[in-house]
Amino acid sequence: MSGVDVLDPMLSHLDVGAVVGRRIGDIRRAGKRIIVELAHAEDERVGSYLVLHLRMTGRLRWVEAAEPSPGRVRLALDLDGPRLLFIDTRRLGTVSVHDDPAAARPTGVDALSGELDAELLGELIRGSPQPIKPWLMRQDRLAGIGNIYASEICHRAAIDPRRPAGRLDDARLRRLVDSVRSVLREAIDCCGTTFSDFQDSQGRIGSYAECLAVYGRVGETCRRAGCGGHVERIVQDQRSTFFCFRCQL
DNA sequence: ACCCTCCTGTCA
DNA sequence: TGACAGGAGGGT
Repeated sequence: MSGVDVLDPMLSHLDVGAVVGRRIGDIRRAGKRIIVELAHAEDERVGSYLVLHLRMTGRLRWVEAAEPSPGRVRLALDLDGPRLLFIDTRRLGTVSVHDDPAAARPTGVDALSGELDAELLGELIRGSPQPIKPWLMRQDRLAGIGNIYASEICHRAAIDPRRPAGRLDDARLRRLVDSVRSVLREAIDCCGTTFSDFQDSQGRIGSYAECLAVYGRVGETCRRAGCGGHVERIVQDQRSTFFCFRCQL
């Protein structure tokens, strides 16, 4: 990393010295976090971790170094040639540096982890009286699912989002694991869900909005074959939940 | 479970 | 002008 511009005073806590001059190693995702591994030039074995969280409106964008920056750039990382911009209208996104890899990662099991099966999900969920939809958004238990996909997953699994998480039977548990995987997989293949802000680092718009079965579709006929119900909106933990009363039980 | 905060933009 | 928005952290 040849240079770092902290353009937003909200990010002034960032230790630029821990970042500049470091060689970039792996870049990976864990839950909703983007983790950039930084090696020290003097000792490649010692590293630190730059952690980005896009929250609601954050996005990354590759640009040529000479290109004028678009608005709302909060942070610019200069590589040797290209620049990586962190753009974020609502400024709720976060950037931090950690020495400890464990501290860089979310505590919950990644929702797309190969380890996640009905048995593990059952263990994570056991005893929780919390309704399943808000439970799915608990990053400390299962990392990576947000408000859109939590509703979509419950619909695909035909589970009432209000049902207590700890009391799902085996059939529901299996449908839930399958739905977690397939909804997230498809959404990633579609480059995410763009309502207004989101673009990937190449500037591509997500197309999963067209695939949404319930999210934001109040009053529409349920898309499940033969159901005929209608999508309703309720509020759980101050967040909108969309579901079909007819087929989600 | 509820309430609030952070921040900015859009829409009714 | 107020409600709401993809998130998360805090307090009660």
